[in-house]
Amino acid sequence: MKINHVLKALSHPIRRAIIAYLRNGSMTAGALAEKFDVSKPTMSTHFAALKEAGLITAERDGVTIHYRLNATVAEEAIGMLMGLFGTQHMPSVQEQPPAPEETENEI
Amino acid sequence: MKINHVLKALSHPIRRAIIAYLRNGSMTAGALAEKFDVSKPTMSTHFAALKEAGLITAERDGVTIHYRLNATVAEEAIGMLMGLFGTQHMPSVQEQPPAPEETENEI
DNA sequence: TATCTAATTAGATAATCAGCTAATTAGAGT
DNA sequence: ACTCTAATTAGCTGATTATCTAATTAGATA
Repeated sequence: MKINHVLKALSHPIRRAIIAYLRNGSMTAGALAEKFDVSKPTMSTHFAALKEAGLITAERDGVTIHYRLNATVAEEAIGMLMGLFGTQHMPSVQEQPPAPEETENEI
Repeated sequence: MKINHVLKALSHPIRRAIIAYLRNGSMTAGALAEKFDVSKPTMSTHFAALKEAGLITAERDGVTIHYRLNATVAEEAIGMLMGLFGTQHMPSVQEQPPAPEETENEI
C-alpha cells in the first residue's frame, strides 16, 4: 500500500463518495457512474485511481464489473495517518465534534 | 475543517514529512526549510497548504515564524476518514502490518 | 458473424500543482 | 533612515489532473 496513492485517491470528492457508496456493498461501474454528474469515462478514471491505490477491487461478471471496498487497505491507511499524527486516543466518529474556537495568534 | 483541504495537504510527501517533524515540537520556517532539498519559497507554499488545511498553526516571534502541529484537526481528519471507511476496530500503528496476499480475481 | 451492452482507453484541452528565481514585506538592530 | 535577516508573495514554466468526445475492447446473444 503506497500512502501517497491512497491520499491522492482520497483527495477528490467524487472518489470519496464512491467509497461511501461501496460501504453498503459492491456496485457495478455503471450503477456507480449514474450516481454522479460526470461522464462514464471520467468515472472510469476515478475507479482506476481508487484501484491503483488498492482502496477498491474489481471483479468482472460477464460484461459488467463489480467494484468492492478493500477494508484492509482502508484500515492500513488510517493506521499510517495515526502514526503520522501520533494520535493517542480515538476521536468520536458518530457525532460531529464541536467547532474549534479561533486561536489568537494566527497570522 | 474541510476534509478536501486536509487530504490535499496530506497528499504530498514533503508536507507529510513536515508534519512528522512537528510531532516533536514546534519549528521555525527556516529550520524546517533546511531539512528539505527544495527552495525556501517552495517550502513556504507547503506551509501555506498545511495552514490552509488547519493542520498547522503559525506564530510570529520577532522576525521568525514558528509552526506547530494542530492535533485537533489531525484527529478530526482521522475521525472523518474512519467514518468514511466505516472502520470498526483499531489497526496497529506500531508494527508494520503484514503484506496483503494477492487477490484472485483482479482485472 | 453481426450486433448489443458495459466499460475502458485514446486523444485533446483547460485547470491546478510544484518548482524555480526575483521581488517584496516585516521586524530588529545599527 | 539604512541594513540585515526571515519569510512570504509575484510571476513564470513544466508536469500532472480532471474532464470531455470518439474510438476500442470484451463478453453475451440473436
